[in-house]
Amino acid sequence: MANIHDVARLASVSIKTVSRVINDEASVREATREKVLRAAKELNYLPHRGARMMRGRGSELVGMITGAVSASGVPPSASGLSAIHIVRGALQACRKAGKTLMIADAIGDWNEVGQLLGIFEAHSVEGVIIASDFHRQVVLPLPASVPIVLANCFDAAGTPAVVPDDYQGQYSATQFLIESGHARLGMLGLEDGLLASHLRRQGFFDACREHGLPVSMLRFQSGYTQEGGKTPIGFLADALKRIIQGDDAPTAVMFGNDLMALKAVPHLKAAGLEVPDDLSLVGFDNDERICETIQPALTTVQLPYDAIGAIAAERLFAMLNGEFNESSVAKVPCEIVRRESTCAIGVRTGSATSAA
Amino acid sequence: MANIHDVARLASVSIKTVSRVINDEASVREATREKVLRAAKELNYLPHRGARMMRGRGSELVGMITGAVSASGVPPSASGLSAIHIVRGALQACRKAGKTLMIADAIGDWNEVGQLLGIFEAHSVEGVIIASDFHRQVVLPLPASVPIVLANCFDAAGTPAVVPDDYQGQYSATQFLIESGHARLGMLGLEDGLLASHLRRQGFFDACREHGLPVSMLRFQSGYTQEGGKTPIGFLADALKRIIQGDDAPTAVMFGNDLMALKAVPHLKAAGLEVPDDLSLVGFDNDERICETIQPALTTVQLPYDAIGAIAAERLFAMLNGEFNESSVAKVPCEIVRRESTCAIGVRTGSATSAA
DNA sequence: GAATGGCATGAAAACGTTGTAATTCTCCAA
DNA sequence: TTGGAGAATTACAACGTTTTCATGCCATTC
Repeated sequence: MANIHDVARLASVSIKTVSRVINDEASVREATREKVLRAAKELNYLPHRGARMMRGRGSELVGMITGAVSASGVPPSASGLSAIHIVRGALQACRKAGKTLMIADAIGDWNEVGQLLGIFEAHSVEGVIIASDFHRQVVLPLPASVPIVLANCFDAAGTPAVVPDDYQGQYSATQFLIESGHARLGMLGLEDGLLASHLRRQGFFDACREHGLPVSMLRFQSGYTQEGGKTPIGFLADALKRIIQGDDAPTAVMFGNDLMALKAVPHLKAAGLEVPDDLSLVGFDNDERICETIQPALTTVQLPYDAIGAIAAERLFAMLNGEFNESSVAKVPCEIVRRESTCAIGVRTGSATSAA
Repeated sequence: MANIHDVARLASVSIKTVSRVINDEASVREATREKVLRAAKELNYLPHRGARMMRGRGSELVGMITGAVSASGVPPSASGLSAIHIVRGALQACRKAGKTLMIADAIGDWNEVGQLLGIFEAHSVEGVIIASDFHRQVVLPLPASVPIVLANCFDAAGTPAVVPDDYQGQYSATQFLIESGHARLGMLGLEDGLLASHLRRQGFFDACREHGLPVSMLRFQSGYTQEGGKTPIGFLADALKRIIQGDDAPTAVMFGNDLMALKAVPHLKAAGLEVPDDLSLVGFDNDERICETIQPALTTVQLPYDAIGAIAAERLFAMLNGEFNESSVAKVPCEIVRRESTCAIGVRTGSATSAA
């Protein structure tokens, strides 16, 4: 392949002038510019990335580490699905910015992160996005010598991070139900110990309080646990029963994820409850395959994984440009995806199809 | 970051000796070797890729293009899920081989592929893996100047490719059922037009014939279609009805994917059929969340996406080493994941839990 | 004991680019 | 005509590695 010297020779200029033209630097006469461009085109010249990297110029390369989940803290069932959306979002932002994404997977071992950072560094990446499979706090293997942005996780050291606003998501869902006339709400949350679990419960409670619903009327169950990867159907059934039985049974129930809602439906049917006429249902995650499978289709809260990936990348670029150096955590709001499993209180849909 | 000079200084040797040790060349005394390695480790030394590339060495970079789905041909519902597994498989193989993976997404536009190849090329990738979201034939934008391996797709030009063996997958599933004593089988396949659909039907029919089951006894329905992304429940219900009604109703039914099985279960229940005692069920895809949600848990056929990614990468490496240059299509077998939705004929499990 | 050869090591060049600083060119004002 | 300022251009060093070739050392051979 042709190199810069060949181009310079053909254009009868110095290599530096060629470099100037290629890099769009100032102080090149238009005639010279064209001469060089013509020569470059004729020789099919492409700057050698290796040589460029050596001079410390931007490599246009961004690294991304996925699957960095430490042993402590069980990932939710949707593990892996989040990663692909975060990657896609980042990919799109990279594309816009003319960057290329290098990717590596830590395969669940947080200790790998340090090594992967080294590899990326050797490739002269401009920065690295570290994505977690679920919302959590992490500890980085310090010190990193490249700019880092955390996606779907954050640390205590103030590394720039982008996370979903689980609190707001549940708050909004609750508010949506309350504004639809529901005054008795139930919630079957994720297992305790997860950060998302905590934040969402808080969002649920706060929304109730701030809308004048006494917390004593709430039915909140959590601790939905996975045992060895298997789903303990019995546990879910029991928790659900506690939520929906009694005189002042809720008119709407929210779930920790869509899958829980899917599993709950047969139990609700068995209890003689019509959705949404007797009971409105709200899921979490917006897993379309599941939401559309449930009859009637499940209203849910969407975790903004694509946006998290995109914003993390954009934030990294901003840092690289020195535009944005605050070490803060950006919270990306969750949106509510309305389908047919919710209705306003007092309104009978009459469209409930019992077949699922 | 430390460079080779730092290591040489710390180890009190010349940079050339360091280079020899790092590159595992001959003629280095063991004592010297260790001295250098210790110094390298202490300084956390990693050879600078740019500098290496400049000396003509391989870049250790592999490119991967995902989401390259042309407008013609609707992707199956599980779109995207395949990509992440293929990427993971490739990632793992790359890790083993000391390569780093660069990734780009064509966002459903096959025309993007040419441009992305150009970007990768500028980064001096050694080769590129092009992955499709589903099993299909493609046409590459020729000519590519880097070695290419296709994953989950293939072309007419004989580009090396790695695809799932849909035929064998369905054949094996059918054989498994027949060997369990089932003599009347039904199948609700994917929509017509998809390559996978065709291959699986062939596998189903062939297995039946070769095991002496008359094709006339078969109940095969296909054409399960998505309309604007929504699932036509009615269509599935009708097709299912055609399969399971009548005197010689099948004792086992296979589905085009796990989701179809999930949707079918309520209908089967409504028809008074117990799974697996009255009817064995086999899905496709091994989407664990869905398979474990169905009660009893769904036996299914697993598409070997991880293996496809890994084998595609390994094949690329082999090509780079000049070891393996046949332009052939490698078929990766599908495995059957046995759960509780299947049983041998004449055996009553008595464990059917009707709550799902 | 000197010549030979093989092994271990080192010095310096080379790769293709960009940064720095120096040089030349251009044009206008004195 | 001559400065002189600023734009355009150039020469050369530097980046971190590998490659080539040279050298020192030791054991073997004559």
